[in-house]
Amino acid sequence: MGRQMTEMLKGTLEGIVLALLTGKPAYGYEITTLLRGQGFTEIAEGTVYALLVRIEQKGLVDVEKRPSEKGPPRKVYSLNKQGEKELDEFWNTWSFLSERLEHLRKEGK
Amino acid sequence: MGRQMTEMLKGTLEGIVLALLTGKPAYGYEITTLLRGQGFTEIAEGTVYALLVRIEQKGLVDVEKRPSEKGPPRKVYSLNKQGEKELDEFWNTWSFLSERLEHLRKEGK
DNA sequence: TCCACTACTTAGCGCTACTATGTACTAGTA
DNA sequence: TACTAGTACATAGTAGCGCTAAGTAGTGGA
Repeated sequence: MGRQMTEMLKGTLEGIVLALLTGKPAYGYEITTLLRGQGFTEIAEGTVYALLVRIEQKGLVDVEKRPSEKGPPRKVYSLNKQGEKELDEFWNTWSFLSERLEHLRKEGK
Repeated sequence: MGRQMTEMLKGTLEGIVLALLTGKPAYGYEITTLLRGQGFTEIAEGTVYALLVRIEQKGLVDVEKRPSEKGPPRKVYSLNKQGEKELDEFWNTWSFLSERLEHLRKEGK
């Protein structure tokens, strides 16, 4: 992963995962796969699991353990009310930053 | 500063400062003021100076010391070739992330 | 004398992504 | 049987960056 991308993901990766979770619960391995499919090819597995532990401890998701046919049991995460609120705030923060940056990019040319 | 914004600024603040520096050299105090004017009202002074030390050590900027009528001498930073290259890469990284996020935002609604 | 503004510096902290490694279960295959 | 690959989760240690807090230094005005 590039140095820049690594730093830029700080703060945004959590929002990305919360966004992935809206409406459709998912488990860690699945989320990692989803992220890779979205172009985040170099996200480390460990990063995702650590993030999931974090958002669970913050109370942003509900967790349910379900057996898998193909390996150890899955931990399925679903966004709860507090998670939705956090996601809302994330989009607000993102919008602000995004607007400032687009403004800067135009100015600079 | 909000927790989310603090984390999101990691990686982007450097790009923002490099962008501010394109074409028009500036010194630390001035950059802090510029940022506040752009809406980043809560950026800590120390954060900016530490960032400037970093980009200088990375060789992204040239520095010139100039006397001030109103206080200690100013350290004026100007973007050099390497800084321009870094800024280019920053915009690439930003574009990727920005596109992924806008895509996610639309999908979610 | 005191305060406000200008201008820069730095030690220590918290948070987050990464690296690396490990455990555990299933199914296919040599 | 033993090995491999794929599925699935966990975690200790590291590095980078923004923040807090506190400091130094110079000018000018109340």
